Amino acid sequence: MNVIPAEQRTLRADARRNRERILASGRDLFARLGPEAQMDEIAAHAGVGIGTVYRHFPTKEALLTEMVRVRFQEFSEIALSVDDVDPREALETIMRRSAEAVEGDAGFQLAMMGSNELEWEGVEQQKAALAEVVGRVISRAVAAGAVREGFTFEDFAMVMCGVTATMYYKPGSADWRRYLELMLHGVCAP
Amino acid sequence: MNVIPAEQRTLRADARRNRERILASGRDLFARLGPEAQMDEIAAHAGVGIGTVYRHFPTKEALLTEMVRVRFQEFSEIALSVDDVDPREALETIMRRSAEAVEGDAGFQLAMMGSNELEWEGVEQQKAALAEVVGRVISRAVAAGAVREGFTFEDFAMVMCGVTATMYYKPGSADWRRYLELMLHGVCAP
DNA sequence: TCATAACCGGAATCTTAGCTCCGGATGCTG
DNA sequence: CAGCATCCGGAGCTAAGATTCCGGTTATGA
Repeated sequence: MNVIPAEQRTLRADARRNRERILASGRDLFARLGPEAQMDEIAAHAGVGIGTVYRHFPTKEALLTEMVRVRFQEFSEIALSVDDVDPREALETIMRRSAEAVEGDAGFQLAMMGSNELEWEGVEQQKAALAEVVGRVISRAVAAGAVREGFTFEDFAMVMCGVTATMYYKPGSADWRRYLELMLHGVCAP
Repeated sequence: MNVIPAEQRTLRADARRNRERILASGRDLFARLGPEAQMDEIAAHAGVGIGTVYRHFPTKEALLTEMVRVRFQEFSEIALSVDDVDPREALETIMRRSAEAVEGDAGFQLAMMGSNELEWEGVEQQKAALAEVVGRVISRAVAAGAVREGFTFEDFAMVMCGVTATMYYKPGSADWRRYLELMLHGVCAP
């Protein structure tokens, strides 16, 4: 009985195909419904049986985690891509583009807000990496006097949490943009 | 078979007592755990049987709704109490005191964020009343040039949503205060 | 004090969703 | 193309939590 759905051992062609389909289906439904998305639906939408889903991902949480991890990576990449431009602008870009990246992905929105509804274990690492990169940008911005004294990564997280909450609880609306502007105005130095 | 737990028909003494207990217990547990709070617990904590809970409130939602409604009322009262002071200060007070009123009440926090997780039907009315009162204060503030041009009740709601989200997802932390300051700074006119 | 309508408690029921299991199908290797 | 390890499907198991049901209890008014 082999339980390891690991990447290392070469999967049989059909298995690999199914794995991809499940991931895609999961991404889609999870984004649309958040954690409410049910395993049956994900399986059906992927065109496979439930058993197949569970062979590739031992629990629902594992599936969600896998997808959230990828998202966080995108996040870090955004932050990295502006690591060397004008700090004020960099911060703005990070916030704006991050928000856009999250738009329409209810599942990730919850993860973003730090929802303890799920364990998300394994995502912590990604988060730390993000904190690292963004933290650097923030320090630079503060040092340059571009944002309020004492602004921290924690604050950044709260702001994004607020923006995300707005998206999550008002799906389809673009109101979060106005909100973000408000925040950016609040963040910048007097 | 009489199903109506109405206020009009005089309840038997013990019935009224139980109803109060259930409400109190619900308030407590709902505040602590949010909608996760289970009917068994609420019954037990109130010292009555589950059946009794269901006799007074036909569904869990009905119980939650009842309590959320009361909370919203408090909210409106806060807003009313500052309806005539300096608009800038009034708005600040509303935000600050509202936030404080919500602190520690996870259930209401969700309702506040506009969570569609529950139907909250019957609360809409309270919400409208709140919008009315707060809207007036906002108009005055805008007219007086105390806050940014174009600031609306919608924006106010988003800000509170953000503050609330911070509380909800970081229970016990007082970080939301710093966040609120940030917001107030962002809201005020340049 | 009695009769009785109004209540009460909580075991049992119903429902939903995650997860397991195993007979059968299928890609790979020689 | 045979043999087999790997993989697949989806009925059914299980847990959790909301809600119902009904035999027993209690307040109330005469």
